[in-house]
Amino acid sequence: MTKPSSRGRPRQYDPEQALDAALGEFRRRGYSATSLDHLSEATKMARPSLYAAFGNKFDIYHKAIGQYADRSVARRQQLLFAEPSLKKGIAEYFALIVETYTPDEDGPLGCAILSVISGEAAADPAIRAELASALERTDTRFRDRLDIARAGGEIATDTDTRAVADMLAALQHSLALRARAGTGRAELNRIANATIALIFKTIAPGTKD
Amino acid sequence: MTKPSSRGRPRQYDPEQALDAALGEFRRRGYSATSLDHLSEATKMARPSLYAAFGNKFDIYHKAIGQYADRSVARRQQLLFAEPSLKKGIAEYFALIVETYTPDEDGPLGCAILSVISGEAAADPAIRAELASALERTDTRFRDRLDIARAGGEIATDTDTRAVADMLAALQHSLALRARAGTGRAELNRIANATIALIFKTIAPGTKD
DNA sequence: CAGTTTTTGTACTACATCGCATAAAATAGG
DNA sequence: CCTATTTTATGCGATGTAGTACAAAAACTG
Repeated sequence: MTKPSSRGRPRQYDPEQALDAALGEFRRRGYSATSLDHLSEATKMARPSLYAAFGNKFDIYHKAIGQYADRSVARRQQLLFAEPSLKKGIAEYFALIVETYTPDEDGPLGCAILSVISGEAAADPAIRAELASALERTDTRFRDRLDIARAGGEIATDTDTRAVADMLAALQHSLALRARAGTGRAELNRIANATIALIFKTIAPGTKD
Repeated sequence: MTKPSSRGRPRQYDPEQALDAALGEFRRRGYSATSLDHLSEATKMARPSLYAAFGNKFDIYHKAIGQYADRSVARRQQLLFAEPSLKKGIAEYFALIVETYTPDEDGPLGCAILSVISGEAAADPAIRAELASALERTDTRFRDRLDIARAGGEIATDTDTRAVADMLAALQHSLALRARAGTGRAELNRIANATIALIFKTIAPGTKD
């Protein structure tokens, strides 16, 4: 697919750029509401080229969010684990989340996965699997980070890391939904910071309960 | 629309039942993926009858979730405010939420509003308004209930009710999304209970910080 | 330069979908 | 029994959509 075959007519499109454009359409219109004509126009590729390059609509979406995951998501994850302080790491993580979910002008975007395919998840098993997979990745990410913090004594030793991870995931899900509803960056940051503050009140290491 | 005109051919459908059937289609398929033919088949009404009775697709959806709000949502709200104990009220509220979001057999449903129109909210201002309105109703509901509890001394007087309300809303958003991804009733209840427990740890009246 | 390979662009088929026009059916009133 | 009124049922036209067939175009290879 992306093999740089030296023979034949050179492709006039950049696969990565095309997938970015496709993801933009999905984020703006939603999954079902995005037609192959929309994708064709956005990528400046004719429909046959789209099929040849990526496959059908689901394949395109799948590959687009795959690339999205390899970039934005991996960057967030790295941020979360690279920062030694859990509190700082989480704060930075969610600051980046809010930035990713709220564009400057193009209108409300939300999350390219959570906000886009929720509607179709019930009917289409492949899409549901995609959504479930994204949810599980987020859960695991938070839990792993919390386990590290607990092992390092940064949070209380009796912390239920799974429950706290669920709350952090819920915050992310809520931010995605609110961004989709048009809530602005300032308000999203307020919600994120207030929630994080409350959570850390609960898991502070000194607090005996 | 629902005026019982005594003249003319009697209608063979029950408007409430038809809207219920329509909402079922939307919940299963998502908004964009649901066509008027689907709705026509589910309601057993011919398309012209659908138009005459409810209007276009958005009107049908709007009226369907209006009826849904008048029933399920109002029932949840009543439950939350009728129960004197905040903790019990919230527990019962979310137990009902989980029950509503997870069907027995028909596959994952999620929330008729949050899970269904998130995808289309970015592109369609009317749908975005619908989503924003639903979010705000939930926020206000939780905040009002928390304010009552704070006034009654049930939770700490310095509680940031807005922040706690945001967390409860986030829990609801997260449950809707997870239900949509296929998470079962037991796991959703576990998440809800664990999160509620953590939140109440934070707002307990005795806790000095 | 001729042949091969890959991409591109046009066109086509088949079908879904929306919204409405129009006639038939079913009831109440006179 | 006839008329007015309202709902139902059939069907039409225009457009959107998915997926593919086919030939032209543009590069490399020998």
